[in-house]
Amino acid sequence: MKTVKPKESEAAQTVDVTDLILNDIQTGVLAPGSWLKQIDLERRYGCGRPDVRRALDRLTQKRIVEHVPNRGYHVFEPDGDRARQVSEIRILLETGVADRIIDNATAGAIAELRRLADQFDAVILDGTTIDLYEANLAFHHALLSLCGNDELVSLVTEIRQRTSSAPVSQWITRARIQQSSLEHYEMVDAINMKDVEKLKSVIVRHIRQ
Amino acid sequence: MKTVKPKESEAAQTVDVTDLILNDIQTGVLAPGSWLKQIDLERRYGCGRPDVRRALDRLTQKRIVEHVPNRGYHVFEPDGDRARQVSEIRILLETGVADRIIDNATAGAIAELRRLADQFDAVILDGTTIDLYEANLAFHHALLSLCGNDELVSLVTEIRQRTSSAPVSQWITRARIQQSSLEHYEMVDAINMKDVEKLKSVIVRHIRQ
DNA sequence: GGCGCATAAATTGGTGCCAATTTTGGATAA
DNA sequence: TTATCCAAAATTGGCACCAATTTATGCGCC
Repeated sequence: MKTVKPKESEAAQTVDVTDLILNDIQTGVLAPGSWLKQIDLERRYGCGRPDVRRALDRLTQKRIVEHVPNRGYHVFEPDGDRARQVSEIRILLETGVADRIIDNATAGAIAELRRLADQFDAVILDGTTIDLYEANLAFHHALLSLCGNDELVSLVTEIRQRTSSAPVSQWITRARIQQSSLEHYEMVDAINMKDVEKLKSVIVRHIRQ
Repeated sequence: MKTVKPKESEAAQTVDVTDLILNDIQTGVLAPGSWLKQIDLERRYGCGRPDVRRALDRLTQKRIVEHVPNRGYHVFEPDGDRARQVSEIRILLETGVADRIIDNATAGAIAELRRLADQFDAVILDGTTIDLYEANLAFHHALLSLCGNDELVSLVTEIRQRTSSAPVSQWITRARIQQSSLEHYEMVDAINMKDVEKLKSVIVRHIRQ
């Protein structure tokens, strides 16, 4: 293992170690099932022991890693049932605020959504898996933010992190990715036409994949 | 401040310090806005410094306390807007699974719910605020568990903790408590009659208070 | 008498060290 | 050759100490 950010070893740590580890888990760098040794993380992210412990504890609380006393922490194996349950939760929440999203969508907001949809579409061709992941996140975050319920937005953001630990296994085919992109545009169109039911159905399709 | 559980100072710590602090916050023992000094918590709960730090960090993640660098941790002030947003989330989730609750409700499950509703009703007369809080939690947990989505149950349990930090301010009047109890029975009846819409409307009323 | 400043107390937050437990490696015996 | 047991290395997890920052106290000055 090599240090990820050697240049920032001295700089003021503006970004939490937790997010760094989380990112590496979700991009597959730290494989599901693998053990996270404190020494390794310490060296890899150039931080102290307490930082590593705090990060591992936080990830345990988020149920992204599992803690076995006196053994250590290891990345959770992807659980199909759990992923489906989280999807159901997302469907309930996101379709539940579909009407409010449409109500609050100004022309500017719609334009911004279309821009983000374009951005996602652009990185399909030349972009890493991480780029795709981030662009997708950005679109959905902007979409959901229109509902006006900040708590709901942060909640969905949080539970999304719980299951997409293996994006590779989810987005295996390029066809699926392009389908996702199309659905993004469908959502924007539905909002533009103020068609609540249409928006809901697209959201359900999109989350269920 | 005195030690809460002196008898268990030597025993194997089966319950997390985090839950102890959380309980004291939600029952109003640790008032909103008050500063949580590490040395006090350490003595009060009879645990070491690392335990206190972990607990405070976890509560910060749950956004129940706020952390000010180099100043300490203090209990979040109750936020009306946020409470309303969390209520909206609960409404979306709990009404969203109302049909599944009814589908999965066996005769035994209904009997159990009625027993828990009775229990809540019983502690209205002779019971502390904590007893009420716990009985209410037990009923709603049992009710929600019928939906079959464990993730959703734990999620709702989690977000409930975020806002009910001042139960005193919520359940000021005894009339309101008795109204809650009545609504519990209404829910059980609606489940018994397999009336989804009735159940949904009661849930909405119950959460919105 | 009230305000400002310097000093002292208190609290947080980090670092390092050491005990407890587990895993690994190897030697011995069946 | 394979299974078992013992010892050594490695890892986790807690404890105690110390630096940095903030808050309280008291003195002097206006």
